[in-house]
Amino acid sequence: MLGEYLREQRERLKVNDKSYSLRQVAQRVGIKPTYLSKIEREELPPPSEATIKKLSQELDLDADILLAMAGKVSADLREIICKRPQLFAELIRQLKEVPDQAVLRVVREVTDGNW
Amino acid sequence: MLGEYLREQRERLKVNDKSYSLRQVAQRVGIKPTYLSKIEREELPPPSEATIKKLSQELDLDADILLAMAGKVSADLREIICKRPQLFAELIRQLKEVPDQAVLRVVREVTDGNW
DNA sequence: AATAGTGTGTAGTATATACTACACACATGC
DNA sequence: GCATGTGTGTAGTATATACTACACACTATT
Repeated sequence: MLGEYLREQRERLKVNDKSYSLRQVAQRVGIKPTYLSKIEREELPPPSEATIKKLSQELDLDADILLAMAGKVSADLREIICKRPQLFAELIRQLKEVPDQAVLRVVREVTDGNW
Repeated sequence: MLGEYLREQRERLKVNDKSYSLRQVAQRVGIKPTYLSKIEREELPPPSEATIKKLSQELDLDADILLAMAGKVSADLREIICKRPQLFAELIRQLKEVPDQAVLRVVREVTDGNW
């Protein structure tokens, strides 16, 4: 899933900009081309959180989505949850089956500062 | 933090029940006494999620709290987040600075099925 | 036809994670 | 006073994580 998604996006960008070759992207991201090749073809498991974040920047993709495809949760979110574990555990489990729109309404209520 | 907390709770339970010795608890949890000893004294980093969950059951503690002390987020929560990463990422980041009471109100609104 | 650039196959490595094994000293109960 | 139970110190191990190194074939460029 993640690998395919990365490759698709990279090839898309490559059409208009030759600098999105596997080798050049790998270099800019700070990994070896062989490794990126394996990641894209899903021959190896997804890379570390740090590498995924660099890839998201490089390929203009959402880091949270990429991390999710790798089954990971961003360190900053983990930290927020770990500071109030019971509170967030309850909240997240409650929202498991709640449709996106309803959750978004909740988000906005909070954003609008009703508290 | 986690180790000390586990030891305190175990010793508390041991007062009324000799079967809460380090050795016996370790055996029931499925790890070796030496390992539990090191965990409690924080000589080694926290154990795996699976072991933490068994300890939480054995010592009647909240798993989410123990996991948080280990800097981890429960696999079931991770799964929920990873299914809708952008949605939950936004929600959690929004709620970072929101006081407990306001978050709880939100939880209850949802629980009450306003959607 | 030589050079540079593309991606890939096979193999190996460093570090972290999650523990176990064995031996010891101290205390407690019978 | 000897067995049994308590926790601990030192050392070692298996598996997973996160990569690298090197060599190769193919394509495009000059």
